[in-house]
Amino acid sequence: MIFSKTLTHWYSNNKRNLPWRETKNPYYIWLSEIILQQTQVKQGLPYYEAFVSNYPTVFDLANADESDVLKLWQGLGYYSRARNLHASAKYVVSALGGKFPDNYKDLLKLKGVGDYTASAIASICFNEVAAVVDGNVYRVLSRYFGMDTPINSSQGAKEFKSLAQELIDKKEPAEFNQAIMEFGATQCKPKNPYCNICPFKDGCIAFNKNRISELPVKIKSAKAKKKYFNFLVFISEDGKTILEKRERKGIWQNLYQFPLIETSKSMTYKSFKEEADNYSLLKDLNFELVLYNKEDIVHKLSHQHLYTKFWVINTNRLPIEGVSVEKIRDFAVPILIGNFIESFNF
DNA sequence: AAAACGGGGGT
DNA sequence: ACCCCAGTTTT
Repeated sequence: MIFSKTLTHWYSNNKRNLPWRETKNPYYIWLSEIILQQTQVKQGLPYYEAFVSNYPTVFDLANADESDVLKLWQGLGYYSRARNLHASAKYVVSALGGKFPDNYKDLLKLKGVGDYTASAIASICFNEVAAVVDGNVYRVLSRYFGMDTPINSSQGAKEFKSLAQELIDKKEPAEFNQAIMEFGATQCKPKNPYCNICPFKDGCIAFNKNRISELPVKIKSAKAKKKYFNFLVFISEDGKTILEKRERKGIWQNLYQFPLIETSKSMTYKSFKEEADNYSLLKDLNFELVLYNKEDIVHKLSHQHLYTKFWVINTNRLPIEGVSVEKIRDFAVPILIGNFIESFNF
């Protein structure tokens, strides 16, 4: 109880003004929660504004084409969020008549909505006593209570959820949930938290045992693997290029890219030219090959590092159907491709 | 239980 | 180089 009171008091004095705090409309809260998964407020904010503006209601989102939803999501990453968002909007409209689920159990049925998001929406919009456990909550609780259980273990997930569910203010679950996350985000930060002015100073085990930098405990993930990407940037005399849709599961599913050749090592101009005939799109094609970037562009994802070269293929005719270079910005592309398109003078 | 899934920002 | 972010889904 004292924990909850201290926390919500802190929150009333320190909460940021954010657009999704002006509403309890579950559609808007849902949008904000999906956008903010593994995403900082600063990065997600403009996307939230864009989605609310382009799709003011769940019906608008449901009626959109997935390609347009992905285009609006471009640059935010974890694109399954956008695909699931769109699929769930269609589900809410077609199966529920547009009435948003109003409890934890039913919210959990939406694609892309897991324990955290269902708890967030249920508590914020419907005052259900469902404790959220996100990265902030793990950090705050592990420090205050001096808990060593790795937060990314199944045991940790159980322990922290259970503790949060005990602590939550049963009368004001919405306030409590948002308060503990805000506290973790702006005060009990990962690095250099403001312990000197912290209202939990006296009771915080990590602070009093000088263990702030050790908590929370997390199991290390595997190191990122290196990959070597070669994109073929076709340019025909009539101003067309080739884009292909990434249909398969994996990164960037349903986004567009230039035809890709993945190699086991970084290619030189000479080695690439020698292999060119083995690539079906280049076989029996007359073309001039220009290497756009001599040094690999390194694009770092959490689980792989992409060493990338863009190969410009000047040709009089394309080997397959192409698209006008003027329309290239209409397609949803990974930011790696988007950056190239912006810097390349088509 | 572990890996996959993006991109930006901080230290 | 390593960590973190209003996590979820697939393997």
